[in-house]
Amino acid sequence: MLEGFLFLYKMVPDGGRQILSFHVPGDIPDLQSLHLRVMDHGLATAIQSTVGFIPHDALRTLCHAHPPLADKFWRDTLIDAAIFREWIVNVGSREAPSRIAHILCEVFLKLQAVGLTNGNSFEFPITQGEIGDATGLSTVHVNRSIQKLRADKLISIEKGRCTIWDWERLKRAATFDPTYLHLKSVGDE
Amino acid sequence: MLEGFLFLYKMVPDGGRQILSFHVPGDIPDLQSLHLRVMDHGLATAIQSTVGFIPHDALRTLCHAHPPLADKFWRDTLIDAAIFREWIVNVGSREAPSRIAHILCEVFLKLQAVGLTNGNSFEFPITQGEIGDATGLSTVHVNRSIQKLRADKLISIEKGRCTIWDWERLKRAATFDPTYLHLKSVGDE
DNA sequence: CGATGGCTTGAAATCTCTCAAAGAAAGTGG
DNA sequence: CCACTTTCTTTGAGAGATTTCAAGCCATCG
Repeated sequence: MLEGFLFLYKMVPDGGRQILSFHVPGDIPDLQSLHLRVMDHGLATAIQSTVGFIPHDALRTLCHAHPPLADKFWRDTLIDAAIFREWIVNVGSREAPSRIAHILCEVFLKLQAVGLTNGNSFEFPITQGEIGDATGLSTVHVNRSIQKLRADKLISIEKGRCTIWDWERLKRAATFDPTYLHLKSVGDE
Repeated sequence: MLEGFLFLYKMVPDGGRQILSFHVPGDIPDLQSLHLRVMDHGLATAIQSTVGFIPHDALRTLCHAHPPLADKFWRDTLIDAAIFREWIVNVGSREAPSRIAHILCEVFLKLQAVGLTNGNSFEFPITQGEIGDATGLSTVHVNRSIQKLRADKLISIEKGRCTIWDWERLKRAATFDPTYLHLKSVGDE
């Protein structure tokens, strides 16, 4: 993925949609299906985005030829899995405002890691309905929870851009621990 | 993992515990941390279990020497990730009885795949409190939801054993689609 | 300018949780 | 094998969180 904003999702038979992860430039979300026959989820763009395609066969051949490179890609999929795990915690164990705050913390750090933040603000072109699909909340409740975060002077969201006014308190409100993002990976194997 | 019943979990600062996945004999849950420096979750036994240990270094060396084997292990971690994704859907988008039903469907198929079911019943040594931690529900509500599933003649749970009385209706109640388990993998690469 | 999609608000209905207590089952030590 | 302790299951009832329904507002786009 080169540019824009993507997300993975699954439809639920009852008509709902569950968003499973957000992706920013530098991510390779499709790696999750490299060794699986069928894709069990969908991948959508939140805004106009630019992506590159690498045929699975070519990538598998490349990995066979260069095992250390394979490890790097493998590691990438393991980090995605760690993020999925944290999302289980998010929708399973946090109350509404914390769930939203947690997602904002995560997206902020992911964007910061690729230099796409602007000080304490970043592009966040996600509608409240989509936040609801990501957090397992109704749009109405998302709206009220965001108002709460705004009233607490933690963040503001307007015109597809989110600004973080108090990072420390936002982290605390989200019970956010960045360990699961495994970001300090420069030089890691 | 050779014998017993394991689960992955994460503690939440507020004192709660979120269970992230259940594991049965044949699984290799620790593969998730093969290429990560720090383990961001815990692994616990639900009952007395037998496990084997393979040093990460040895496994990485083995994978470098045999890329097709590495693919198999990699695939295993991707399936775990697919299960994590389905769990996000479970806690995020299903109502209480469906969440529990969904977990029962999953465990049943995983056990069946390794020949550990007995007809339509299987060992399920998980307390209602643990089911609550896995589904993001309180113990009390788990209890009432199980009673509902029982009253509907879908399942029964007693003495650490679960019996499925109506698989089709249970699947429907859980909106369970086994695709994400990627079980028909015999011979798959 | 009308139409669309997203945001906001109010109020009632529903789900789920917490608290509190009692009954049932399982494990421990004598 | 029994008494005791602990853990697990079950029940009731009130409190709290979240959803649904319904409507109005606002910005954007053709």
